[in-house]
This record gives sequence, structure tokens and C-alpha cells, in this order.
Amino acid sequence: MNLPPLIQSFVLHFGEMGSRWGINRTVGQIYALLYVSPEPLCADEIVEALGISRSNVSMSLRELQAWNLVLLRHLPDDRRDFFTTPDDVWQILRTLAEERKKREVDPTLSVLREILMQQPGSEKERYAQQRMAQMHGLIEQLTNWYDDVKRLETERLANLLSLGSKISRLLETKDRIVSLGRRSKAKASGSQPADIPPGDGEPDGGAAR
Amino acid sequence: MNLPPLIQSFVLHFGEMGSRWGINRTVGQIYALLYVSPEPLCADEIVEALGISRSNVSMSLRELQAWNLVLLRHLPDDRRDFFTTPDDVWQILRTLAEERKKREVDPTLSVLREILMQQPGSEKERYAQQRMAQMHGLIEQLTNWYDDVKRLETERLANLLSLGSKISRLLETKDRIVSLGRRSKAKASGSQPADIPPGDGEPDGGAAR
DNA sequence: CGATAATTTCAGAAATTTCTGAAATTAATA
DNA sequence: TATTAATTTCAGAAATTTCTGAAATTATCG
Repeated sequence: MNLPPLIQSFVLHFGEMGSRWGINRTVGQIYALLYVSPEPLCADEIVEALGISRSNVSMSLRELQAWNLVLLRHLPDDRRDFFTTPDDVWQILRTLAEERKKREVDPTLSVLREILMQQPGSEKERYAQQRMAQMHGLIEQLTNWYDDVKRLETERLANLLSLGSKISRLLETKDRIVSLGRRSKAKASGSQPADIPPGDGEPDGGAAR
Repeated sequence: MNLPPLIQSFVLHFGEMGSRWGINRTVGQIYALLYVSPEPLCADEIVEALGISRSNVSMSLRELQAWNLVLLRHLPDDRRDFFTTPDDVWQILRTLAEERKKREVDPTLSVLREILMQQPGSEKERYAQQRMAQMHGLIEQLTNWYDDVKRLETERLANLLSLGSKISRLLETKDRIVSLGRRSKAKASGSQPADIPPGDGEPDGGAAR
């Protein structure tokens, strides 16, 4: 590997983190390299920079494309493929979130749905199903939130982030005030999508530490 | 493996997903099993249920403890350890978020900080550093938001989720109205309702491109 | 203390993942 | 169509991770 020290640290770190992020070392390194390169790179430049085999680069670029994390570029009168990452880090974040959801969440959601359709054959199964319903409900709330928020343009999204929990406090206050003239316990906000499966009553009081 | 079919599907799925989630098959299976078990289980019961070696169970439980994902329980006059998961799925979510942040985000944040301290030795390094600064800024915004939001109690957190992006739209509207009497282009977050302190500065305008 | 039970450790076996080099494929050019 | 360049595929080598069984450790009890 032959890179300026500062860039090398970054590339090596991404390589090491790769496995924790569900990609492998080479994929991590290539991504890091493309991310900090001012110009798009072709496969052979990557081979050169990272000191790995041509075929490994090919497969890893393919993987990065499957993740939608790289862009393909072409130069006039040159038929090689050149690769970059999007410039906008917020765009990168969106892609990452989308792809991780697709790989790490959606399959579980669909397995849960399937299992929850079935008739429990015993008391143990009935209990298990109720636990799965709780998990399903939580995941659905999270993904609904995500589906809603992901459509925001960057500036609004950044605003939302910088507000953080402050909104919640605001809401509580508003709710408390509104409820003075209505009921006594506030239940904040409409949009509860209707298809949360039954059965997941209260999260058993036992908050367990 | 000898489990009711419905529970077996769930356990096997968690095993398969394990590698995508940064844990391994056994760890995933054990977690799933504990999660749907009404009573805490001891190591030998897990061995029995999943058909894996005692030592593997021991190591995997250790791993789950390192993740803070299981609770230790004891029965009177029995010196075996029994294991469960917390009842409250929101609590589980918090733990998961915290641990994944610790493993997947914090190390990168600290490497970025270190690299950004250094003096670039070339134009390429200067550019790379600027890219890393963008990444660092984004991660910092996200973790600040997370640090803020994670302290919310469950009910408020759920409220926040169910609101989703609506707040943002609300804010924009409010801002637009407020700005009528001030400047012409709304920059959101300029003025907040009474008890909302001024947020972190600008979201780093430099969205690249 | 010695006996027994529960658990952990760890070297190496087994399984899985990653990586390479050689061959095959694709596509542009003469 | 043959030639050359760019890229991909894939069998097996190399590296890494996971898992096991045997031995070691820890803790409790008589």
C-alpha cells in the first residue's frame, strides 16, 4: 500500500471497521479511498494504491455498487470505468440507512409477520408469539418514523436533528395545556398507522433495570 | 435442535441474521431463544434446546453479557446461572443503540478527530482532510441528536417517533411566518419558542456537490 | 480439606469468508 | 473478422471466525 500517511490511516481504519459494518476489509478500504479522492479512480489505480489483486477490486466494486455507495464515471476517449462516491455526505447517509434497513431490518420484519400469522400450538408458542408481536410493533414504529423522515430535504432533516428531544418537551407542554379542556391523560398525535398486530398490550411493567 | 416450530423459525432466523448484525449465529440463536422464553434459562437448557456445545454456550453468553443484552438471574437453592432478556423492548432498543454506537461509530469518530488534528503534507491530503471533516461533522450531528434523544422516557420517545417529519413542516411554516417580518429567506431555527435554547450552530452549509 | 457441580478457558478442528491468479467474457478498434 | 484492452468469473488457496472437547478453574458443600 502506497498512500500519503494521513490518507493511509483513514483507509486502514475503514478496512478494520469493515467487518463491524457488515462489509469486508477490502470493500471498506476501497470505499474510504474513493471517498477522499478528489478525482474518480479506475480499478487499476485502486489496485496500485491498496496493493491488492485486480479481481478483488473488481468484486469489491461490484459489492459497493450493490450498496449504491459508488458512482460510475467515464472520461472522453477512455473506456475504463472510473468510480467515485457522492459528494454530499447527507446523501451518503440516506443511502447507507436505506441499504442497512433493507439488509438488516426488512427480512426480520417479514419473518415476524409470517410467524405472527400462524396459530400457536402450545402455551409456550403463545407466549413467544406475544413477545414477537412486541418486537414487531417496535420495529414497525421505527420504520414508519424512518419512512417519514427520510423524505425530508437535507436542510429540514438537519433542523430536525438539531432540535432533538426539545420537540418532545414542547409537545408535552402543549398536550398538558390542551388536555386541560379535554381528557386527563394526553395521547399525543394522530398518524398511528392502523396495522399493528394485536396482542402486544403493555410492555409488561417489568422494565428490568 | 428441538423446539416448537414457531419458536424454531424465529431462532433460526436470528441465527442467520447474526452475521449481518455483527454477532454470530450462536449468539443470535441464544438471544432469540431467551427473548421468547417466559422463564430464564440456564446454560444446559440452552445446550439442550439448540443442540450446540456447552463451551459454545458459555462463550456466547459471555458475548451477550458484553453487549448488555442479557440479565443474570438466580433461583433459591440453585447455584446455576439463569439468563433472560429485559422485558421492555424499548429498553432493548436503547441498549442495542448504545452498544452499536460504541462499537461502530465511536472508534471512527475518534480516528477522524486524530487525523484532523494533523497538518496535511500535500494538496491531496488537504483535500482528504476536508472530506473527513465533512464526515466528522455529520457523525457529530447524528451523535449529538442521539445523545439528546436517548434520555427521553419511552412514552415521549414514542411520541417523537409518531410525529416523524411533521415537526419539521411545522417549524418551516412557523419560520416562514416569523420571517415575514424580518428577513426574506427563512433559515429555520433562528428563533425558537420560549423555552427552547439556541441549538448547535449552522449545519455546516458545505453540503458539497 | 476432599468431593462434587457449575462454569470457563483454550488449542486445534471445522466451517466460513476473503482473496488471488488464470481463464473466460465483453466490448471497442482496426 | 482478428486484435487488443478492460473487466468479470470462479476454483481453489489463504485467512479468519466459529465451534468443540478436554482440561483447568471456581465455588459450594459435607
